[in-house]
Amino acid sequence: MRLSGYFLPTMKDTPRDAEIVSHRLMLRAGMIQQASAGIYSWLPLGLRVLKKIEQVVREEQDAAGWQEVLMPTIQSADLWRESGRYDDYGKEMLRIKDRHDRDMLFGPTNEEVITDIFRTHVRSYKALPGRLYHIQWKFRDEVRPRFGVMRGREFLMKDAYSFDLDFEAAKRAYNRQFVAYLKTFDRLGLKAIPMAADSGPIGGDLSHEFIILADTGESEVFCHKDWLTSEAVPATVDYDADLQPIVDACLARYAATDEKHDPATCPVAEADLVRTRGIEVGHIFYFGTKYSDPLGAKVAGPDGKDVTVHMGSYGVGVSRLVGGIIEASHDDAGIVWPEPVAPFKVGLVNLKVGDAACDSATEGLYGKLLKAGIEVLMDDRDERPGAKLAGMDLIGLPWQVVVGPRGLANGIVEMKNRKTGAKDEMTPDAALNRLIG
RNA sequence: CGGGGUGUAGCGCAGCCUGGUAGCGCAUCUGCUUUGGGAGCAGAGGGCCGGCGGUUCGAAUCCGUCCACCCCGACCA
Repeated sequence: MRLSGYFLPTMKDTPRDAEIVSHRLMLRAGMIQQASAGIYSWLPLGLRVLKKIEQVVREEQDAAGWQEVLMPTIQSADLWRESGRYDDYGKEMLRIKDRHDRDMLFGPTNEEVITDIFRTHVRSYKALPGRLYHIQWKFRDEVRPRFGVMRGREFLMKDAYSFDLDFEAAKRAYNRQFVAYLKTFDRLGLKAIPMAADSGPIGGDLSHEFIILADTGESEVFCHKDWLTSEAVPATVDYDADLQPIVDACLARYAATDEKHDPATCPVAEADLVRTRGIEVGHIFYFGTKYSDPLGAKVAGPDGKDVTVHMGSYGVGVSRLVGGIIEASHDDAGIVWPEPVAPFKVGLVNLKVGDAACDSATEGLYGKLLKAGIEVLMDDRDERPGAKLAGMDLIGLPWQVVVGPRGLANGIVEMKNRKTGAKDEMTPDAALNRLIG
């Protein structure tokens, strides 16, 4: 992509309303624009990141054995009356009337709709397990939206659902998602720690929040220091095998949110305990027959008798992750994208547009990178070198290749690693090999 | 939903107390000079001063009312 023709409205100044760092950087880097409180437009750069995250989440859901569907944003109130939640949900639910004066709502979640799909089509235990997910925009009319996309009213969420004959089978589904989440967040370049969560009125211990660590996180968390250094994610997973050992090994290492942490009973010695802050990016839970019961989602069991199915739901805040990743990965100059979610892999900077040597060297690299399938953003604008370099740091692409007249006179370009700041001088071909190889 | 705050050019702000017809920096456009970390000089364009109503000869400024947005808290992916 040529920056000269790319819609990237970056800002040197920070908009007044943005307080936290990810929000500031997303605005400054031209990723989003606020439309109203807690509602944002996604501009090209931001949308690229959102799509990358979405795709990683999708691939890992597919790998874990789920199938993608797409449910509507606008739902009928009738289903919610059936589950009993229409009156319970409160003002967070955006209620709408259509032209016939029928009660509709902008879905804050999809248990009712998915259960309706399931109950309509699945009648036999032989069709189990049911494993469906979708990635769709939700709306929750938060009293107080804040933190940019991390706590917007409109947000993109992956929510998966499982339907099983009994608790044991439901737990296997739960474990699949648990492991899929470990892999998903690992691929996104994040350290996400599963922590026991409040399972609400259902009870039981099958509810975990996945929390990424960031100094600016919304809540206080405690964990064993081993979490900071070691990897808990297996390279390859056989989802049809027994996943309980993986889950158990993960949960054996202490981690708890502020609410759950009790210094009196904490099994970790003070010296080994890390106290930090975190951002919730995923939440999985088993809720038994909470929705299948009122909605009548039953299947015939092997003995011919109807069984109400056991359900679980598994959410990932896709749009929230964009902000969360920035909170966890930035510096004073701007964003530092983990490579798997970076909007482009390489920022190619022509420091002196109009200089024949610079132009031809930059264009040559650009063409070869494109041909090799590398995502590259080339700054071909006639701007000051300082503005270009600062802009590149701001948008945080993992690699910068800087082509300037000074280096070019000696046959070299500069390659900078955004994360480490390390700069290496090398020939254009060597840079190419490093990026393609 | 309680408490606090802010709405003036694309962005950041001053002006408001003490009414007299709108200003600064950045950005944008033109020209020249510059060119390795957000350049310099000269010039230009861009505003129903959040909306409505009132007071006044005259309102960005005073009064009333509505709206929007932000921050702290309680609540949540």
